[in-house]
Amino acid sequence: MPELPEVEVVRRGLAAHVVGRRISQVEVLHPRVVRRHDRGSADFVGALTGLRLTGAARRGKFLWLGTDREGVALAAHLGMSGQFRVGPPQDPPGASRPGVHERAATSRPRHARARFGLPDEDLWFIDQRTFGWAAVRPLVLDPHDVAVPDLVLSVAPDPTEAHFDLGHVAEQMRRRRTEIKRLLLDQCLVSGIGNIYADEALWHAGVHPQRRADLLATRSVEDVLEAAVAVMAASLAAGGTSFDDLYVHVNGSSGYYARDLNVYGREGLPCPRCSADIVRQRFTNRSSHFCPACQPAPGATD
DNA sequence: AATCGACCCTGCTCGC
DNA sequence: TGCGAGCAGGGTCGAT
Repeated sequence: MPELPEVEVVRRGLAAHVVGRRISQVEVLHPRVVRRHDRGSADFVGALTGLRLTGAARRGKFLWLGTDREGVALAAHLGMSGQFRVGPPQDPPGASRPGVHERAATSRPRHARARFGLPDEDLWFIDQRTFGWAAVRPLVLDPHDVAVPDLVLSVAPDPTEAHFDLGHVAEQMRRRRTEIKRLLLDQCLVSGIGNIYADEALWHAGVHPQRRADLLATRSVEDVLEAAVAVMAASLAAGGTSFDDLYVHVNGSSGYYARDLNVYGREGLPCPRCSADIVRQRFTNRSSHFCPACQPAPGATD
């Protein structure tokens, strides 16, 4: 669900609402949420209780909160439907929006998977589809000497990072004999891009999602990456993309970028550039959206 | 090593 | 009204 801009909105929310606070209580409400924590729910609770949160960081779609215990972070990924929400302890988030986030009889938000008790409010991890997770992980130095959770070592820098090298990423992509869209979604090459922004970037650059990267000009691959950077920056400026209440800011508000999408979710509607009908095509259990006129399919010659 | 499909979940919408 | 199929913004794993 959330891609880089949406996760960055969440990171900023966490920085504003929970950094500086001490965790007084931790409750794991669904065992699956801690599956990337090495030693189970009880250890997760024990490892976090009493720690003070010192910072909120992000690489691509991976989030982490630094702690006052040297070299230890609370790492998290939102998966397809994860949310962090803050609210008063006795009045969980969603309580004031009946019908949107129904409260269970136990007075916690629907799909709540973990609760972190802070001095003046609760931080909830809410996740309908349970693809998201939270884990206490050691911080290690990456090749650029940035401290990241060990699980994030395999994740490439995202375009908002100082050492992100677009030309280098383009060169790596051009060495791969696979579809450009698949590479855009490969978090080991460049992180933060998901299905929405991949489709939007390819449309902006006029490149068909099934074109093989090794058969594209370096310039075309760079065009696609530059478009991805621009689209995500524009989305972030608009507060992120949101179609529904599955993606929201830590305070429950949502972004407005959906109105600016050109192809994603617009099957059968006219291409904003040439008016041809937008096509949706199955792509590894997902969909690709593109304009068949602006983004010509790879032909027999390429 | 690189590539690709299957799989992990819940809930909603659509067509029959 | 009921029910199955298909779909959803994610990553990971194993087989080739």
